[in-house]
Amino acid sequence: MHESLVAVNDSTVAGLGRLARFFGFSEVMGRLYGTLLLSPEPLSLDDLAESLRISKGSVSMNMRALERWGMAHEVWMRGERKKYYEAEPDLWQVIRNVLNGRERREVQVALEVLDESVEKLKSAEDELSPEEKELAEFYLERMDDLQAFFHVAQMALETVLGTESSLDFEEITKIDIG
Amino acid sequence: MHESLVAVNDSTVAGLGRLARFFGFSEVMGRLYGTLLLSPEPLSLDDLAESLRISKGSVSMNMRALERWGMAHEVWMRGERKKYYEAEPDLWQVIRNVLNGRERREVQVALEVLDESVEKLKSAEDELSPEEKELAEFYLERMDDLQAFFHVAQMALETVLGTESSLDFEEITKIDIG
DNA sequence: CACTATTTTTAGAATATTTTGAATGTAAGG
DNA sequence: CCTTACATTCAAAATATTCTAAAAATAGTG
Repeated sequence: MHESLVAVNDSTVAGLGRLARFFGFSEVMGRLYGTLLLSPEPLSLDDLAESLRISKGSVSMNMRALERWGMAHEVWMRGERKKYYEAEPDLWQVIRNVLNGRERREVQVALEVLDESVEKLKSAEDELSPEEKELAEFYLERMDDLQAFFHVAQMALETVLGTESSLDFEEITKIDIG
Repeated sequence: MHESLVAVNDSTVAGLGRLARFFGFSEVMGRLYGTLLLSPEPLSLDDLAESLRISKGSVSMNMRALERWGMAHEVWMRGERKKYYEAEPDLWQVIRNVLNGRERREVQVALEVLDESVEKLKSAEDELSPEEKELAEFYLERMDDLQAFFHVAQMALETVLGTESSLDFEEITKIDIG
């Protein structure tokens, strides 16, 4: 294979490995995704293990994770016993899968915890000493800031998630962070 | 201290620890930030070590990291030898610091690498066999997708970074991901 | 300038994560 | 069914990360 093709493959696989790490996935997941993305044909577990020089066990586990996140899909090859995979090529679909399955829940939980905290502070007010009351006031201000923050994050998320494969950035840029 | 205040402090510190992890920082950084955020007074390294039950060495290192990221600031206390810190309370300022110092560079590098890849593939065209040529075509399509993706990411970043402390979400929602 | 309170660095210990290869499980083909 | 070609699981080993406590460095004070 020509040097240029190898070089481009290498840097792309490495770059997607970095990106995966950045998004809190294992580097191997990103590299598997990259390998599949640059393959015109679906690849088997053995193909992938050979290409990335890692054990088949690792490939199996990481491919299953990729599948769960909708980053890769199994492909049936006629007359073949092996499992074959191909990458989900729509990067925005991938992003939406991840945001929907992970960030959304995180933000949801954060907002719930903040609500509870505010509730707790308000209903305990009577039992507090003057100093404690002052601190509770301070806490409430900070809870407010955090709530505002997560609220904007939630709006941004819902906006991205609410778009079809072709997200119009006009939608995103209308959230008031103030 | 009243149970409710302790509970709110605990869950907030834990939550910000989670958030820090999510953003690729150490959990301790997030917990330090949370502790400072919920303290009306600046805290010393010893205060923080005691509050989080971790070694002073760890506090020192992590606080320096927080400072580098503009998530906390040193505060001079008259008549005190110790260093005191307080949290940067503007979460959007924190986000901008991080995006500006990290994501921005990442996206920049990614786009440069992609440019190089496209260049490499185009200039190697003459030397390629017919099969290789076909693969190069395929690679170019994928590079295109990746470029489009990072380009949108770049626009979104620049939009957030270009806002003052009060980001108008209208700005964000105008980027065309198509 | 030496003393002391404090922070920073660091090397090693403790912990957590990832990787691997062998054992086990599963299903297609005969 | 039995065999075989594969995929998956798992426990041990390798690696990476984080934490600590003690040593080194720094800076404020008399």
